[in-house]
Amino acid sequence: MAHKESGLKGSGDQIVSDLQQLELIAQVSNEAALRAHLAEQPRTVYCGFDPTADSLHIGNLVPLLALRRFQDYGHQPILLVGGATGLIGDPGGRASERTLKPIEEVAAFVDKIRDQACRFLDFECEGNPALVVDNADWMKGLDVITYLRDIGKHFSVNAMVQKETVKRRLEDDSAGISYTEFSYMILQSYDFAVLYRDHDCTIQMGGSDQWGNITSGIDLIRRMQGGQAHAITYPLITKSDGTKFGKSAEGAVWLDPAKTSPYKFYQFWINCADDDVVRFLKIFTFLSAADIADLADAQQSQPEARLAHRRLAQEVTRLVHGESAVTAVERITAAIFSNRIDALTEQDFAQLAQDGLPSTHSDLAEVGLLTVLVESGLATTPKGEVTQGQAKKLILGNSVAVNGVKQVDPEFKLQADSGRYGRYHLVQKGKKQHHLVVLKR
RNA sequence: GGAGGGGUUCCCGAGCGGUCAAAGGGAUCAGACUGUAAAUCUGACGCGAAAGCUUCGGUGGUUCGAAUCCGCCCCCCUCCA
Repeated sequence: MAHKESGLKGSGDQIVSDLQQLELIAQVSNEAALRAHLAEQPRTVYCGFDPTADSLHIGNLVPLLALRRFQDYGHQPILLVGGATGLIGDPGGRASERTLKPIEEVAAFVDKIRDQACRFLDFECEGNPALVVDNADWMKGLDVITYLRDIGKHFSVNAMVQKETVKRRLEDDSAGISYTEFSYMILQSYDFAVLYRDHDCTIQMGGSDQWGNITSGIDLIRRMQGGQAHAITYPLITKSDGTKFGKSAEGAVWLDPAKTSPYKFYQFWINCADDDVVRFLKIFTFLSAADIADLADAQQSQPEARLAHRRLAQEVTRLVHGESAVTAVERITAAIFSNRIDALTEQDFAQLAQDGLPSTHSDLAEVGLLTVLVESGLATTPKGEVTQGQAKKLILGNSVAVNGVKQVDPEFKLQADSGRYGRYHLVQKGKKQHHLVVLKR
C-alpha cells in the first residue's frame, strides 16, 4: 500500500504532538527526551504483534496505523511478529493463564499476521522502508544457560513482581501465574534489546498494558548495552458504554475478509456509538484534524444524518479492504437500509450476493422459513448455538421479515414465484441482519 | 509431600438433600421508542412443539430423591516443606 509524500511532514518530533492530539498516547517514558531524540534525526520504532489467532483484528489497527504515522514523518517502523513470544503468552491484560497453542498452529498464525500487517506500511520507500522481523529468529537458538546468565541476570525478580500485570495475577486468589508467563517480560525485553543492537531501534510502542514490558526492555538495553531507549504506549480502546471494544455479536471483528466480511466490517463501524465516533475517526483514519472537526460538527448539528459514522466506516473499510470493497458494501447498505426492497432491480439482487451479502442458493423452488433461519445461521441463540427453537422464537417474536414483510407464521414457506423476480427472498432478522435466499426458478 | 480454600449454565456469582434448569448481575438476541446511536421499558436466554431429555470438574456410591452427603481421581489457588 503506497502512500508517498512521506518524510517531509514536519520535524521528527511533530509525531508526538500529532499522537497526543489524536488521544493516542497513554504514557511516554520521558517526553522531553523522546522529543529531542525524534527531532534530531529519523529514528526506528517497533511494535510487536503476537500471533494469538489466524488473523489480526481491529484492535491491532491502532498500533499499525500509528506505526504508519511514524513512517510518514520519516521514521522507520519495524513490525515484529511474535513467533516466539506467541508460544509463551503475555500475562498482560489477562486475568488468567493462557492455554498454550501448538507450535505448528502458531507458526501458521505468524505467516498470516505478517501478510496482513504488511499492507499498512511502506516497504519500498526511500530512506525509511518498513521492516518485518520475527522474534523466533533470535529466540529459537537461545539456550537456557545464555538465557539465564546473559539475560536473566539483568532482571530483578523483586522488580518484576512489582509490575502491574504480574502483580495483579499474584494478588488474585483464583488465578496465579506460571513461570512461563512470568518470563514473558524477559523475552519482550530481549526483543527490544536485539532490535536496538541490530537495527538501532530506540523506541517501542505498545498498548498501555505493555508499559511494564516496554520499560523493562529499556532497562535491559541500558544494562546490556549502555543505551537509552524510549517507550510510548497508546490507551486501550474503550467504548462509551463500557463494553469491550472490537467485539460484535459473532466475536472479534477480524481484518481477514474470510473471517469478517467487508460488509460486516463496514456495519461494525457505522454502528458505533455517537459518543465514540469522533475518537474513532482520530484513531482509525488518516483524516486531517480539520476534516474531523467538520464531521464532529455535523454529528452535533444533525446526528440523524450519521455523516461521521458513514465516513468512519468508509475510511476504515477502504484502509483494510480497499476501494472496491467500499463501493460494494455501500451498495448493499443502500439497498437494505435506505431503499425499499421493491425498488431493487433484478441486477441489484444479483449484485447483492456478489457484493458479499450473506446468501444461499437453493436447488429447490420452495423452502421453509424455519429452515432458512437455521441454515443461514440467523437463528443463533444467545449462547451461540443455532437451533430450530430459536428460529421459531424469532418468528413468533415478530423479528423476521421476508422481502420487507414481517412473517409471524412458523410454517411460512418461501416460494420461488412469490419472491422478487421469481427467486429472490431477502430474509431479515431484527433490523440489521440480512440473508439473501435465491431459489430455483 | 503436608495443611487449608476452590471448580455451578457465555462471564461473574448465589445455592449446600426435595418446591432447582438452578437466585441476582453482566453480556447476548429480539420487540417498543429513535437516527442502522445512547438511555429507557418489555420479552427471550440448556435442547425439545410437547411429553420429556441433558446440565452444576470426572467417576463410583449413599438415598425414594443429589448441584447439594460420602469415596476415589483430575484441575486451580494460598501457605508450609
